[in-house]
Amino acid sequence: MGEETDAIRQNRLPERSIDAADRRLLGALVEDATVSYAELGEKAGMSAPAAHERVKRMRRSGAIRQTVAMADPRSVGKPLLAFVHVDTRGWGKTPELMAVSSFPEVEEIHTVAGDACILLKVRTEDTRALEGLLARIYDTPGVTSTRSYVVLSTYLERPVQPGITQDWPAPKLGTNPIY
Amino acid sequence: MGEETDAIRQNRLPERSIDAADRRLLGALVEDATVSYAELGEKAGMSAPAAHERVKRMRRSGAIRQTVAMADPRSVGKPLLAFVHVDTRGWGKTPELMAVSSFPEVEEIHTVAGDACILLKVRTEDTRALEGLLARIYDTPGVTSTRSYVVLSTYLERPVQPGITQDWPAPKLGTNPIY
DNA sequence: CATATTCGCCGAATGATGTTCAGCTTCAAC
DNA sequence: GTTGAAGCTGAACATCATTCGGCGAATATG
Repeated sequence: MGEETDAIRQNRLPERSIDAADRRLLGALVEDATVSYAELGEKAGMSAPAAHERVKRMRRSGAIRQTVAMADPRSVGKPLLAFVHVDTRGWGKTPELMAVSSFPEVEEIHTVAGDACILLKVRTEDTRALEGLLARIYDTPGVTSTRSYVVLSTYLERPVQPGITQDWPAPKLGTNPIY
Repeated sequence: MGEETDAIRQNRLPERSIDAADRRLLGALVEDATVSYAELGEKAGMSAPAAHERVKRMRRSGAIRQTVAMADPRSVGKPLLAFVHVDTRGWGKTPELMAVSSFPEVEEIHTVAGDACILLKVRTEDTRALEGLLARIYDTPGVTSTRSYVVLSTYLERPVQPGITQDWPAPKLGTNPIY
C-alpha cells in the first residue's frame, strides 16, 4: 500500500494548479509586490506564513515568473514606442533575427499568424534610433519588408492579470458553435 | 512619522534626471526586484543605504512606476496571446472602446500611426474567449473592422530596459540626415 | 583664496519584516 | 476508526529595511 502511494508521489511534480486563494495573492502581487506578507495575507484572508508559503510555491512552480521593477520609459529616455511587423522570405524565425534581442530597445519578439511573420515591440529614444534599429533588421538575411506602427498614446499597459472573464456575451450568429 | 518631515520638503522638486548609478540600480531591479539592498548596492557599487535612498527617490520621481510580480500566462489559464488592430469611423479613441480595459484579458491599449487606429494586446483562455472579446469590441459604436494577429510563439518578453544603444550602424543611404 | 553650504555617501544602531518551527485541524484513503 | 498528508496558525528567530550622525567632495559665497 505504502509502496503505491510512494511511487505515485515520486513522479508527481510539485506542479499544482493554482486555486482561488492563489489567485487572490497573485492579484495583489501583480498590483504591488512591495507589500508585506502580513498585509498580503490579510488581503487574501490568511496569515502571513500561509501567504508566504503559497507565494514561495508559486515562485517555484513558475506561476510567478519573476518580480521586477517597472521603469518609466520617459524617465529612462525612451519615449518612442513602436510595433514592427517583419516579413521574411521562407519560414521566418531566423536565428539571425533573434539576435536583435541583445538590443535593450527590443522588448518583445513573437511569431504570429496573419499577414505578418514576426512581430516586435520596440522602444527607442527617438525616430533616429528607430531608424537605426530598422536598418539593423533589414540587414538580417531573409527579411523582405517591415511595417511599423508608431504609438501615439498609450492608454493602458499592465502585466498579466490573473483574472479571467467567465461569461462573454455570446456572439449573435444565430447558431451556436460545436466547440 | 517620517511623513511629516517629507511633507515639509515637498515644495522642493525632487525631480532630477537619473544618472549612471541610477541606471545600474534600475538595471538590476528590472531583472529581479527581490534582491536585498545590500546586494543591490554591491552590484551598483555603493552601500545599502545609498542604494536605498536612490531607489526611494526614483520611486518618488516616477522613474520606477511600480514593483510587480509577473504571472505566468499559462499558469493563470490564459495561454492565447493576440494583437488586435481596430479600425474606427471618424477619430477613434472612443471612450466606449476604452471600457474594454475592465476586462483582465486586455493588457495594452494604444493609438497608433499607420493603417490601423487602435492597437490592443489581449491574452485569453482560448479562441472562444478571444471571439467573445472581439464580439464585444465590434459592439462598440464606431468600430468598423479589426485584424487579429494570433501569437504562435513568444521568444522575448521583458519589461522596459534602462539601457540605451548609443551608436547605431548608420543607415547607408549615401547621405546623412540634417536632423 | 578662504569659508559656508549643500549634497551624497558610509558605518553603526534600531525597528520592522521575512522565515522557520512545532502543534493543531481538516480531509481523504484505507 | 485509524492513518497519513496537507494546510493553517501563533510564536520564536534571523534577516533585512530604515534611520541617524558624521564625513568628504563639490559648489556657492564672502
